[in-house]
Amino acid sequence: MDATFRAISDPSRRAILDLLAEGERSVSDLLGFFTFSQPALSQHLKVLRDAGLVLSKPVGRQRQYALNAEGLRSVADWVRAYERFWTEKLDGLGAVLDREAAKEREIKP
Amino acid sequence: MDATFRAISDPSRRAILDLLAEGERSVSDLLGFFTFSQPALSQHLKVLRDAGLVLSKPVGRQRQYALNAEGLRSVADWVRAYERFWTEKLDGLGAVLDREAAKEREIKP
DNA sequence: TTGACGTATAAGACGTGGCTTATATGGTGG
DNA sequence: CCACCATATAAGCCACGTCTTATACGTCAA
Repeated sequence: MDATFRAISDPSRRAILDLLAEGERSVSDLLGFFTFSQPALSQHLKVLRDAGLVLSKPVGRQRQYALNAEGLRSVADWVRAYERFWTEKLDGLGAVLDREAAKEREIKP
Repeated sequence: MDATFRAISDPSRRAILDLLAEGERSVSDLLGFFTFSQPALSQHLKVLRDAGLVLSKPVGRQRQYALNAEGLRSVADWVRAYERFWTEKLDGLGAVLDREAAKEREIKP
């Protein structure tokens, strides 16, 4: 989960995911959308691979990348806990909330 | 939007938001949940303030912090574009997708 | 008024992230 | 076979992020 949030913190990596949401692409294809260098792109792709957000496979001397949207469930699940605030009036800001959102008292990083 | 994604990339900051989702808290109250120093917490809170994810107000010599969940809409909106993949079979990975997700061809970081 | 409290800010240390150029490695086609 | 292509990896640089200790500043209570 941490790896996922870190992966999507970068705007270029979010853009890569957006592109792959339209369909598989090769590295050189993806490179056409950015101005940074090819190795920079490879590094971004590695972060996304390691976070489980993309899948890659060799196709000849190219490499195809595909989105693994399952990896984004943890993000959606986390942010879903905040949706209730958007449907209620914001004067509930100080209100004591549903126990579903209860967390452990001690958070150890 | 970038500031928001960067703010939530850190697990401690996500934990702060989770705590504030239950209700307003003072800085010293929040500090009780973490092992890092008070100035570290102040820095995290500043990141969250600057990203518009929390609101603060002085209450005597204390400072109350409250969640501003509106700031998380951009995250939810972004990840919502990926929900369609979870309801479909993953054999659609290579499929050409809805034009709603279309982006500009050139992405300038 | 003064000392204590609560918290923001300053400054420093150091690890990390994101970029670069260079190079290694595997695949292709003439 | 060899030159070219595509991309991953290596190594370096430097800005930034996150921590720390020290201190400044505003508020409170005796």
